[in-house]
Amino acid sequence: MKINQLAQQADVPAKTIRYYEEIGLIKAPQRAENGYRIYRTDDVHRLIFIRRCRDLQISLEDIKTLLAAQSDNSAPCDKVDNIIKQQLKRVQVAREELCKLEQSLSALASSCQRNKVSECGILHKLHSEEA
Amino acid sequence: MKINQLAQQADVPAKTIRYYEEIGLIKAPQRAENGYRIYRTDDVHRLIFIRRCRDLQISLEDIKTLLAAQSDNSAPCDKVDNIIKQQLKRVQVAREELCKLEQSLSALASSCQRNKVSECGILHKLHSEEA
DNA sequence: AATAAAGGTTCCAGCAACTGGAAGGTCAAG
DNA sequence: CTTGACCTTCCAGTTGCTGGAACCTTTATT
Repeated sequence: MKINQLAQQADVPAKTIRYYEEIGLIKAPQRAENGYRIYRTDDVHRLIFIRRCRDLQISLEDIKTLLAAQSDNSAPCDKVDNIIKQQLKRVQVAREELCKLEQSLSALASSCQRNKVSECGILHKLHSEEA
Repeated sequence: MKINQLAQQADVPAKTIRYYEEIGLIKAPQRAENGYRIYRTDDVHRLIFIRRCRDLQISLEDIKTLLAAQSDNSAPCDKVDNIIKQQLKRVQVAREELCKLEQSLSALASSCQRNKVSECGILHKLHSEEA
């Protein structure tokens, strides 16, 4: 299978696949005589796994760890567990941050009644202490 | 006032101030004879404004627009209004995304009962269709 | 006065995770 | 036989900084 087929099946741009290879996230595949990369069905699964992790905004570094954990089947899964828990923490914190942001911004958005910048409540609030 | 004083008063690293100057977000200040940047009280206010906007995760591009709007006092504040509304939208979308992420991750986090990778529910779910 | 520490300056590199584009080789179809 | 799609490599750019080297100036201490 050539790179674009893999790309299509895993729903990951070909460019990104080459990038993943470059940074060592996936191993370099065999090459055809013309130099084209040749992939196996196995690679589709691995790449889909990676895409799912990326959908969950797990960093490439952490994905590397997850992949490594999988290649050693008898290893304890503390690492896997920790990564997911960490991610959950990160996402929770980020969501809380965004909630605060949302409040600030919606307060700002409702504060512009005039139509001249000099009288604009938004800019006034952004300049005042409490914004 | 020298750059580190400005940095302290506005709570923005000196390095970042130079960067803002470089990309044209703030204008180049006067220089002392020794080449040091000399800032005025005015600059403190502008920089605090910028920091507040960054706290709200408004992009430097948009902050540029907000600053430009302010320098033309008689301009209508549609632009300001639009930027804030856009930001609000962006933040709302991002928060919703994070809520979904949080659900997925917390489902994953609770799915590991065994202590071998080969039996790890987390990895199984990440490999299965629905993850 | 000599020297050390603190604070300036410039420029270059790197982070994450790609993405775009140039320049060129290969392959199937009309 | 040429057009167009697909492959290759390599280089550059994105966002918003941040770290560090190499160097100069000012201030404090011995």
